[in-house]
This record gives sequence, C-alpha cells and structure tokens, in this order.
Amino acid sequence: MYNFQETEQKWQHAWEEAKVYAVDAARKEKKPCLYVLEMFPYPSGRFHIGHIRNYAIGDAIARFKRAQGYAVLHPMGWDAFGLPAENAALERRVHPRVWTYENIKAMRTQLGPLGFSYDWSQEIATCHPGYYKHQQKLFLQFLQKGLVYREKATVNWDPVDACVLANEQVIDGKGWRSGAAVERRSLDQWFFKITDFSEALLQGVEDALPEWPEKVRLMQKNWIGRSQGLTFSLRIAGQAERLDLFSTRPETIFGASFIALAPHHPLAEGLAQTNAALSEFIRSCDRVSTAAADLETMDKQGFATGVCAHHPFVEGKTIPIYVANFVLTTYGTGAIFGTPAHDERDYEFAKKYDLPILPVIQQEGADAPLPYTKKEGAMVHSFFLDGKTVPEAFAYTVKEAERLGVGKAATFTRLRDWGVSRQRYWGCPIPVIHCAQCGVVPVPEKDLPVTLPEDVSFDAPGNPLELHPTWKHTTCPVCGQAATRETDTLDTFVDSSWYFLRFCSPRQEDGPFSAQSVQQWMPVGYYIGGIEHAVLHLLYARFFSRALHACGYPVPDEPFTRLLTQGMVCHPAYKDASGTWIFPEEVEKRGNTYVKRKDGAPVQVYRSEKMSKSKKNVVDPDAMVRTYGADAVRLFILSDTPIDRDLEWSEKGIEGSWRFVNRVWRLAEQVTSAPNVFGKADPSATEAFLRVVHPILDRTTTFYEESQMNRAIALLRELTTALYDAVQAQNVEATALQGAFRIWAVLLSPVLPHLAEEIWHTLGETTFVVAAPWPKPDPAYLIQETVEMAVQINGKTRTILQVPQKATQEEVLRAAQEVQNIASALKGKTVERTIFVPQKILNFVVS
RNA sequence: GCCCGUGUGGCGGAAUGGUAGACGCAGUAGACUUAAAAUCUGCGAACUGAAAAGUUGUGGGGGUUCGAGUCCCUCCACGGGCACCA
Repeated sequence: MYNFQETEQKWQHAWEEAKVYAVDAARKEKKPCLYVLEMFPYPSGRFHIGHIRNYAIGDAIARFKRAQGYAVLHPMGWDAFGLPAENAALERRVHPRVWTYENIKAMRTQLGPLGFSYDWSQEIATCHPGYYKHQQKLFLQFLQKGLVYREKATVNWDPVDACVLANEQVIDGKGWRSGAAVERRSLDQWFFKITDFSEALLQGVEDALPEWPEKVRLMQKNWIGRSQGLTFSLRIAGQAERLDLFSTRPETIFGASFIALAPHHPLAEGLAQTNAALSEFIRSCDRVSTAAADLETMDKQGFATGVCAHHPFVEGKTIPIYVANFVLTTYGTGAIFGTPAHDERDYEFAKKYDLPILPVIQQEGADAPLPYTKKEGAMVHSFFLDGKTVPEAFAYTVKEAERLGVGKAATFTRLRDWGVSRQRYWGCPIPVIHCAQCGVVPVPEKDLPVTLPEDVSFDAPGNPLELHPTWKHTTCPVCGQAATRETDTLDTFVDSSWYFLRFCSPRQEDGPFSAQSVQQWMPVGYYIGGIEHAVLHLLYARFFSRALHACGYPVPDEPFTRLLTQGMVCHPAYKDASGTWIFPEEVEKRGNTYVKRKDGAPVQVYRSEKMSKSKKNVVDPDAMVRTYGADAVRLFILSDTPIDRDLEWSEKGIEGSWRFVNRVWRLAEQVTSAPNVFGKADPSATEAFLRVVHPILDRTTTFYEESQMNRAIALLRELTTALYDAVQAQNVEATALQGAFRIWAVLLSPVLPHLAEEIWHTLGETTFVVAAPWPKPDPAYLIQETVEMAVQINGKTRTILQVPQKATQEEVLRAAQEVQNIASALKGKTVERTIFVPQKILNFVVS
C-alpha cells in the first residue's frame, strides 16, 4: 500500500528547501504575474474543512497557473482582530493578543502537512502594529480627503452590561450574557463615505466585472439599490414646515390613505415633545435590535399623530400622518405615503388601522386580488392620470409635481455610509484625539501607531479602552492641553479591505504598500472565498480601492478580476438518547440504523447541514490528513462537487479518493519496476491510444482553466484507466507511452501534488513537477473520424448511428432509413420535414 | 419581511436548446484467495417484456419549440445574506 506519510513529507521538505514557491524568485524570471488569493482566515484556533476546501481550490489554481508559466503570488495571513478574542478573554481569562497569536501558531502548524504552495515569507497578521499603523495612516488620509466623518448612529445597547452589542450578541431581542432587553441607543460614530462611490460601485458591477458570478453582481447591485422616484414636498396642516416624502411609485398618490414617519423623523420627535403617548410609542420602537431582519419581521405598528398633510394634487384633501416602526430613518427622507391597494405592507397597515383601500390601477380582464403590486394596467380614480399606463403615469406625475412645485424627481440608494466605530478593545485604534479646545485632532504621523494598551481588564462591563485608567489620557497635539484619545476601534472589515494590497509588499516600512509591487500583482487574478462574503466584504474592498485611488495611490478600481465563491461543507448531525449532540466519529452505521460506536445505543440522525461547532457535525481535517494523506483529502474535496455548491462530506467518499490515490500509485510503481511494459509497438494501437490521451489533455486543460475541478478529475480518472489498459496491452510505442505518463503526472499535479511529484521523478525528471510546463495537445489526435448521431422521430430518440464525421444529410438519411425500427415507425406516415444538425441529430417530423 | 441561490438514479454529480444520468460512491454478480480484505472484470433510472423493443422520467403545474434538465410564467421545498460574526 502507498506510504503517503513518507512521500508527502519527503516532497514537502524538498519544496521548502528549494523554495519552489518563493515569489520573489519567480518574479525575477520575468514571467507574467498572477495573484491567486484565498480569503484570509480568522484565527479561531483550528481550521475546519471549509477552510481546507477554500485552500485546496486556490492551491490547485495556483499550481495550474505556475505550470502555465506564470509567476504566482499565493500568500497566507490572518484576519486577526475581532470579537471572539475578547470572548476568550472573558471566558478563559487569557489576553486577546496571547490567544490570537497562539491560535495563529497552531493553525500555521495545521497547514503544514497539507502541502499548500504558500510563500510563507509573505505572511501578515492584521493585529500586528506593523500592519495597523499603515491602516491608521490611511484612516487619517481618508479623513483629510473628506471620506471619513462623525455622526450619531443607533447601536444595540445592553442596559445591564452597559455595552454595545453586535447583532450576533442579540438573541430574541435580549443581550446574550445579561438577558436584558436590548435598547437602541444613539452614539457618535465614525463613518466612511461609501455613498460617495455608489454610482461608481454600481457602474463597476455592471461593466467592469465580467468574470464575477452573475449572482454576486446582482446581489451587489441590489445592495446598492439605486431607485428612481419622486420626493413630494407636502404642506402640513397648521404648520409652516413642509414634509418630504420619497416614493418610487408616485403615480399611486391618488390611492394614498396615510403617511408614515420613521420614529426618529424630526417631525415625529417634534410632535412627541407635546404628546406623551407618542413619545412612549417612539421609545417602544427603540426596544428592538438594529438588525434589518428583526425590523422587518416584527409586528407592524403605527401611531396616529392626529396631524395631517395636504394632498399634493387635490385641493382640500388631507392625508393622516402616522409614526410607524417599520419606516427607516436611513432610507429616502424617512417618511413615506402608503397606498394600501398596491403595496403589501401598506395593505397590512391599512387593514390593521382601518384605513381606506382605494385601487388606482385597473388590471385588464379579471379582478386581481388586492394588494395588486404589478405595474400593468390602466390608472383609475386618479384625475389627470386616468387611462394612462403605469409608466406613463409615473412620468406624468413627476412632470406635474415639478410644474406645481410640490415635488422633485429624486434618486436614492439603499446603500448607507459604512459605520466603522466599534466600542471594543481588540481592534485597530482610531488615531484621533478629542480636545476641548481644538475638537477632533488627528494623531500626528510621527506618533503612529497608536497601539493598544497591554494591561487591560475585561472584568468591568463596557469598553476596556474607555475604562483603562491611563490609556486615553493624552495631550492635544495642536494646543498641548489635556485631551482624550478616541476609544473606538475600527470594524474588522476595514482590516480586510486592503490586506490584499499589503500582501504585495508585506515588509514595506514606509507606506502601506509599494507602488511597484502593487502595479506588478494587482488586481487579484483569482479571489476565492465563501459566498457569505458576496456583499459586505467585497463591496467594502471595492470601495477601499476607489478611496485609496482618490488619495493618490496607484490602486486599480476593481481589486478582484475573477471571483470564485465556494459553497459550504455539510454533514449530518447526530444526537444521542440524552439529547446531546455527538461527533460523527462517535457514530457508526449498523444495518439501517445509526448507533453509538462505544455502546451501540441508538442515535438520532438529523439532516445534513453546514458544519458547526454547536451541532458537533464537524470533521477534523487533521485526522483526515493523518489517515488518508493530503492528496486524498484534496482529491475528495475537489472531485465531486462543483466549487460553488455545498459539499456533502462523506466518509465513503474520502475512502474512494484514497483508493484512487492508491490506484495512481500502483500504476506509477509498474512504470519503474517493470521496464518491459513498453512492449512490442503496434502503430494502430499507439494511434488509438493517443486519440484517447490528447482529447483528455485538451479537455482537462479547459476544465482547469474554467475552475471546474470536478470535471477535470473525472477525466483524470479516465486517463488513468487508459494508461492501465495501455500498460496491460503492451502494444503502445514506448515514447508515446512515456509521453503520456509525463502528461499524466503534470495533469495530476494541481490536485495530487505530492504523488505527482513522486511520479515525475520516477520518470527520471530532476526538476520539480510544479515547475514543469503544462503540456499541449497534438491537434492531429483531436479530430474524431466518426461520430455518433441520434436519429429521432418527433424529437424522440429511436436509434444511434455511427457515421463519418463529415456525413451529409443524404448519407445519414439513407443509413437511418435502413434501421429497422426507424423504417417500421415511418411506415404509413408522411414525413413533413426532417431536421438535420451535422454531427448531432436527424429528426423526422411526422404527422 | 426583502435580496440571491439550489432542486437530475439509493448518493455526489455530468449534459454550447439536440443521445439525460459522463466520472465516482454505495450496491450487485463474477475472477483471484483456504477465507476475508485489497485488486481486477461485468451489470445497473423506473415500469412492461423471454427478447427485440416500448412507456414514463431532471421538485409540482402550465407555456414556447421539430426537439426543453437547459428558455418563459407560476407554485413548492431547502440554503445563504440582510449593514456590529468573520
């Protein structure tokens, strides 16, 4: 049996010794440059299979591209700031820094036996001052450019623990530790002006990212969410001010039966000053988390203010104003009008508060049930709009509103500015100082980095930086008076918005990255990571590139040319009789039931889902590598499931991969141990053999090129079988067979790098297979002489004919009519026409 | 609730609108073996049939087309994201 430990270790050492992945060396050879990057991990302590999948994909691509002659930058690093380190500090009384660096060390060790082709000299960690000092400088440059500002924003506030909660820490509206009902609280926060780039980001998604998955582009587009509409400006009965309402359906204004304000709309807050009940209602709206999903699924509630606004077009008509918990302050003008007949939410609201429901769009033919939300039909009950189509009515409403001065065409985006303030310890300090005299003062460059204090306590609730006895106290760099440091740290998404630039020149001291290396490597050719990052991380990174560009850095607008999004790794979950989750390795299948390996007690099986610690449906990558080797694990991960789909982890599957690895090894053994396998040459057998090998080479190359690893691997299995057959038949010319073995080794190398290396050297090569050029198919062997054609009657396949590749319609027709069941099926029928697609089908259309 | 996906044999999956099920897993029969494992060879959608062959089949329903897994409409189920998890 194949001794994978020995082979894999041998080549891992050899690669390391020869520094085969050293990027600087490759770069010096003046090869074309390519940047292959997997989303860098959070150092949680252990890798799970999902990470390994991510890296196996990236590594196969990196190796394939190296063989194609590229200098490949393939780095690894750590997204090292974040909440879990603080949780560890709370739970285990370990310093976040110590915990993080220990995790990094453990995880780096974990990767060793997998043999990934990283150049570890490029490693970075975002929690290192050498990284975040540059980030602080970038923050200050953004500030100077006007891309950063400070404003009030709502956060989840835990009144018992006196701290801000992440959405994740809010469970059913309660703080995860204290269990206290969460409140919304308004705090001064730092923002990045991502909305300055809404238009550019949208344009980029539409025009500049042809190699991104369509679904991700669509998600980004919807996230930016540009919508065109009209802002009505209405007179409020008995008040001097006007009320602005944004709507994307202004043509439905004649069906409006209420106006709804966001709870913190200035008008609502103004009215609340003299209305205790309203004030209480607004407070009650604050007792929800800030998560959009919570806001939109909560019970829709409104409060009638008793105030009305004048209809923009109908003299003397007024519309009642409500304050409603589902209206967002952050979108449009924070105030809407509701047309219950044509909007689901408005309909629900009108039913609840007994408001009129007046249809203003008449659907042709049958009466559609209300609410009718489509834009087809003619306007009714709408004065000057009557009879118009919806799009016509939209345009006319805008025109009329502008003519009468009651409204203006407007475009809003759903995208909001990016709030980057976090009231936490384990993050990059925001390098500003608050001075009573001078206001917000940037920390001078010579004083960067602002580092985190080491002696920090997590005993008291709240932000440890805020509570630290001395850290925040400093003097104002401008006036020299006593002043305080900003105690907020930056969102970790900021760290991950430019790390790919730092990777280009990770040891650069003056400046975040060198212009030369960025020009050489950027944009990232292949960016590979989980689909869960389809919106936020990728949008922030795209924003950051543009912001850096605006600050004068030579950074491309679009940082990632090609994006590959991988699905999750899933496994069934198991519970024992006592109702606790148990690990898959504790479970055994006996017959048709699942039992505990230890005592045979029955086990409840749950549907396969994303691996998670809480359900214990996880598989330890280390154990898998120990049992089957890195090559088999990689093969299994890549072999069946396309990379963008969820992967079902199965014990049987990995065993199957292990068997294939052995099959490959046995064939390699035969190549050396029995030189006489290259027996008497038979020219026609040799030719037939090459007509199998070269098309496989051609198609495999295409599949690798398209990152369809599962299909490439299916062909590798076919090639392996073809080689076995040739060796057994002993009739293929020696040089042809030798050549095929070389092709085989190189084709295997992106997936089974260790074994491929072994085969390569077995074949007498002295260089590394990772440096071998990718073979090219010989076109002479790609042409098929005969093809199979389907003969159909009315589109149903009746027989399959073997015909010459260039067969004409007449020839195929004649051949087809000689086939018995075709002839009998056509007997007594008239052929109305025949459809002939060369090399594909012949279809008789009969009546 | 909103946005985006996914759905094909017992299972993972393959299929530029043109032979549905490549390749593999599990199964099964045979070879080798004292035996088992490993390995090798064969068979495999369902139904009818001795066979030839036929009928039905890509989540459900409808449509476009000579021809639909693929395109359109609609419904269902499951998954991801929703701005402080990373």
